[in-house]
Amino acid sequence: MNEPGAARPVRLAGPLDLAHTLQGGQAFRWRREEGDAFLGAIGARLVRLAQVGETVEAIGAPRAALARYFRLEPADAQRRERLARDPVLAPAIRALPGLRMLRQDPWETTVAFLTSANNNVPRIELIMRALARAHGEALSEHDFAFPAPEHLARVSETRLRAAGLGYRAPFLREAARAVARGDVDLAALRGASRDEARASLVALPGVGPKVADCIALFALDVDDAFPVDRWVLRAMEEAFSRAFTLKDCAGFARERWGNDAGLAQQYLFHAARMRAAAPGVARVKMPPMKG
DNA sequence: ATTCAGGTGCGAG
DNA sequence: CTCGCACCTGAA
Repeated sequence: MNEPGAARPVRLAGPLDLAHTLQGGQAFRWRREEGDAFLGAIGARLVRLAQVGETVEAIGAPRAALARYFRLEPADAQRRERLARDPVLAPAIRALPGLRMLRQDPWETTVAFLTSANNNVPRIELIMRALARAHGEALSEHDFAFPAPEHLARVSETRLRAAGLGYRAPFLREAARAVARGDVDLAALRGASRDEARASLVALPGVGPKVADCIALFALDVDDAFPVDRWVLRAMEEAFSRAFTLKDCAGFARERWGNDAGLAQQYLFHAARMRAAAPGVARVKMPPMKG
């Protein structure tokens, strides 16, 4: 069990906004502490992150692991600069320069978004924490590593249901078995093309096109993946004053933003959710998603 | 009580 | 291949 207080903090250059990056729909297991600090696991390490102005102080993992997780690389900064020149995205990027794409563990991300289908964020968080608590290695009294596919493959459907999976329990069990067997090699998909990643991931039960794009974007460096949910669809229709279907939405986005489409999606998603949650503003009910 | 939540699997046309 | 529908669960 590694104590995050044992090492000297690592300073991560900004702009890096922890709240919006860690709680913006990519990750589901970070716990917010008093003030602007977050506690969670990166792999088997217990990490504590503190927002210090635009930058972050991290304890519990070496710089390399943190830089990998937060994608602190030149390509990421260039991506943001390119998108900021698009008038459709400029306001959102100006308002939230510290929103970053994460490079998360592929298996944990698979489970998170398999769980996300027909579900809401608070319950996804609940389920992910329950799974880690019940089946993951303890890193502290309240923090756990996420259980490996080999481990979850041996957990009964009943116990998975007890974690709150509901009807997704058999999906998760079968997906875990498929990954443990090596039918789908998640690590090998990193950096693959979007079509290649999607084709492999969709073979997992409970993983359809939308969930596959989420896994590809949030864990596998597939930067042109453009997951389309009702929020993004609505945001795209508002931004471009036209109707989209689920199918042509992503195609349009990739034509406009190319390899930067994934980050564009994150800003569109986040901006739409912020608007919906804005206090004092009439809550706009999302229309049912057709098609 | 009904509805809804970052969709997916399934059977029918 | 497209379309419609059911689906654990709990919070509003």
